[in-house]
Order: sequence, then C-alpha cells, then structure tokens
Amino acid sequence: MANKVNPLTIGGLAKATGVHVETIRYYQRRGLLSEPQRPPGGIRRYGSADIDRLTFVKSAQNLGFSLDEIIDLLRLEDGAHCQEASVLAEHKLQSVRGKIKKLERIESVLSDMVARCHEQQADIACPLIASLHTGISKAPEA
Amino acid sequence: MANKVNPLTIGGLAKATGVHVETIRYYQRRGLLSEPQRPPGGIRRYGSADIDRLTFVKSAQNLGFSLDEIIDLLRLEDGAHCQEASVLAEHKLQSVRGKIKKLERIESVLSDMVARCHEQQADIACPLIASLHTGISKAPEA
DNA sequence: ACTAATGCCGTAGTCAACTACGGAGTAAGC
DNA sequence: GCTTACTCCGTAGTTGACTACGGCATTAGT
Repeated sequence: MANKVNPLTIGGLAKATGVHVETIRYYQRRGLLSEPQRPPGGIRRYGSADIDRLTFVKSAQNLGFSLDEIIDLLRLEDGAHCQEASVLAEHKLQSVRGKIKKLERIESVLSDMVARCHEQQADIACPLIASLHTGISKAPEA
Repeated sequence: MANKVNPLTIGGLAKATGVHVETIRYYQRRGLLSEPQRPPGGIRRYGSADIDRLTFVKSAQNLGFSLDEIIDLLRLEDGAHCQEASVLAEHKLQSVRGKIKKLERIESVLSDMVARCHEQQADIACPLIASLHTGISKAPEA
C-alpha cells in the first residue's frame, strides 16, 4: 500500500534521517512534524518533505536552538520573514558567544590549576583542591 | 541556643553562601554536605567549615563539574591526592575544550547566516531558513 | 496462510539539579 | 505569652528532550 510520493514508513523515515522512531513520534506530539493522514485501517507514509523537515530540526538543534525556539523558526519557514528569523538568530549568536566566553574563562582557570599540579614537586597540599576552597573561579552568568 | 563555633541556622548559611535553603538540604541528601548533629529538640547549626564546603561545591560547579564529579573531588579533598585530582581536572579540561570548539563552529555558521540575511536586498528567500533545510550545520560530537 | 517485524497509541519512566509543598515543631522579638 | 518567622522532614513536582513499555493492528516475506 506504499504511496508513490510518500513511500516511507515511520521506520524508514527514522533510518533515512537518523532520528529515532520514538523521537519522530515525540516531535509529532510537540507539533514539530505533522502526522500524515492515515488511510483507513492503514499505516502513515512519509516522504522527502518530512525528511527535509527533520533535517531542518536537526540543523537548528545543532546550532543550539531548543525545540521551542525551533517551533518559532518553523513558523517563519516560508522564508518571507527574513527580518524576524535573523533577530532570532542574532539572539542565539549572542548567547553562543556568551557561552564561549564563559567556557574560555573556565578553560584558563582549569589549565592553570592543572599546570600548578604538574609543577608542584614536594609540596604538601594539592593546589587544585586548594583553589576550589577559595571560590576563585566564580564566573558571571552568560 | 546558638553555638559559638557554629552560629548559623540553615537560613543563615543560605544567606552567607547564596545557596538556596532547599538546595542545601538537597546537597545534604546527596552527601555533598554533612548534616550537623541536631541538639535534642533543637535546630542544626552551621559554621565556617560549611561555608567553605559550599564554596568548594559552587567553585567546582562553575568549572563545569557535575555534582557526581564533585563528590569524587570531595573524596580527594584533603589534598593528599593531587595526582588523582589533576587527572579529573584534565578530563574536564578536555571536555571544556571540546565544547568550546563545537560552539565556535556554531558561532561561525550562525554569524555567516546572519550576515547573509543582512546583505540580502531584494531576494525572495531568507538565506538563514534556506540553510537550515540543507543540514549544513552538522557538528561532530565533542 | 502463517509468522516475524513494524506500526500505532497512550502512558510512564529517565536524567540532572533543583524547587515546592504541607504540616508539625522550635526560636526569637516584643 | 503571643505571634511571626524559621526549621525539619518526606514527598512530589519541574524542565527539556527524549526513551521505553505494552498491547493490539497491520504489513511484508516466504
């Protein structure tokens, strides 16, 4: 009973996209992907539009968008809202840059600590442990 | 009934450290902070050792350690296990560097997309939305 | 025609790190 | 001595993104 344009079962769609079946069903429940009509007493079929949609979701997710944010992006999906979409993307860009800054601070503190551990020869106390007691690494929120 | 060495109630400890009362109690349940003896029919009191401990936890958390990892660090807290501690820190350092790399890739893709949105004048389609459909931004796992 | 594999569907569980709630006991200020 | 605030304790709810389960229907392969 395979449709010509929508040849895939949900399992096939899962294989084609690398997205777990249960995750696809979860996305449908969340409204990220529509559920095709189910032929009376039959099985739903999926096609390239669905693959594309899942690709979109995964791409956006890889860029750090949450599912809720992706729902927003999907509302703009026709490309007629470039302005709006780029505002969302700029916000995300700011937050990504904030996270990078924070991680870089962490990196420098951590590598300092590790370096001091390696330098230390016959000292008694571990400089890493000691540092943690002083609250040295407080990082402002991103 | 305030103790000379341990003058703080749990609420005072919360204020002194900026850690929510319920969070302190949660840490006690998780074994990150011990519960002082409760005088018969009385209330627990806390002191500077507890402040120090919470500072330790928060510092480590700010460095990206999970509570489970912090429990490990606390086992090494006496400073006699510098070697072990620095192994944990080096692992964490690797993972932090991985996260930074991944975020930097995301940053460059996002800023590209935003830039193309801004350049675009009379085009029809939004380049940002278009990019998301191609799965362009797939980032390898950290 | 029969069987193994899938699909469908609703509900429930997972993880991490909290956060909230409710009711009873205790402490502190006036 | 009264009132208000705080403590104690166990349990349950939250968030985000899934992941699993169970039972029945349907489909694909032989």
